[in-house]
Amino acid sequence: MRVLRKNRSFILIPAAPFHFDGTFHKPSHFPAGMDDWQPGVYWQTIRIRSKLIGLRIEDCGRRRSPKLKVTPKLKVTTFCNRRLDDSEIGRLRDELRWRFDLDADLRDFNRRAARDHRFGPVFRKWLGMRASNAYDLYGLLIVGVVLQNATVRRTVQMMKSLLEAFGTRLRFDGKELFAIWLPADLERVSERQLRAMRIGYRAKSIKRLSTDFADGKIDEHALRSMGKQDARDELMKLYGVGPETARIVMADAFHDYGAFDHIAPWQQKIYSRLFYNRAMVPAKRIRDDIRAQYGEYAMLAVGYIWEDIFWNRTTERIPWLEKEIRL
DNA sequence: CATCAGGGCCCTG
DNA sequence: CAGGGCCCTGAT
Repeated sequence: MRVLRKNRSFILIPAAPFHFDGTFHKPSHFPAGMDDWQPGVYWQTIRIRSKLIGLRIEDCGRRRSPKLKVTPKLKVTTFCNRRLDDSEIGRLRDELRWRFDLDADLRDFNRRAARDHRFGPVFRKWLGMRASNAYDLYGLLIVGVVLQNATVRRTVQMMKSLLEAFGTRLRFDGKELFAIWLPADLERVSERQLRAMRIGYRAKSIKRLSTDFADGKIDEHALRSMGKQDARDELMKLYGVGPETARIVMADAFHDYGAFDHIAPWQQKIYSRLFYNRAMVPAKRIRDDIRAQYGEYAMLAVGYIWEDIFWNRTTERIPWLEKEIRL
């Protein structure tokens, strides 16, 4: 375990409007052990070049009265025992701006959302929320793989055993969080060893993804600047990455607001209840209706509604939802 | 106890 | 393009 001392800090200004808690905390996501949150404060680990860094991100743009418009403002404090130079801080700024979509221009979406008859209140409540992802592409793909064909409990177990075996425990700012391993770190680990961590057939995907990343076959930055369809096609070529994992990456990491294509069966049940108040509606119909309603913002809009119901679930009992989530 | 279906994906035919 | 198999776990 490594204890990290406080290092440099800086300010980030997201594009307004910005919703801090909705952007940094997604109640629908499983706790992976690499980040933590409380209202107005968020912690995570990150790697910049070869340096492991702990981050605390604070909301400094809270409005004191609803009438008062305040510029959104984030204070980022780094924790790292080595010197962080200006170029590394610059890289860190760029990464955070990208991963949390801080420069998002949501004006068009917000105009449409404000006119929404049914979910207008939900969109208002979360005004300024981003679809975001704290990890690098490799990390998110690993998360995607452990999500496959597994319940939340099992996913958490798999991620935990992988992080305990290969990750690095960082202690900073009173938190203890894991940083994910490097793809090359798994070179010395056999598929057999991975299987011993009860991740099953996913071992093969993790091995192959790690090798591909370690060999530089995937350029995350190139993918980010590619057209959305091309990026999705590239992702789908990776072993172990199918329509659902690609959708997660496109929506959360690459901020493809329209990417409402694949609907997993358990999501279908929840959408059926949410949008039609029925047990089961054909996936094609859901997809067509949502696309007709929200167009190029279909995935973003669904993301708002999705997180809202999971958010409500933390304070209120939603029996039909509990049944579908299956912890 | 046994059987089976998952918060997918790959591979085969 | 449909469907079987895959690791494991919890439900029945």
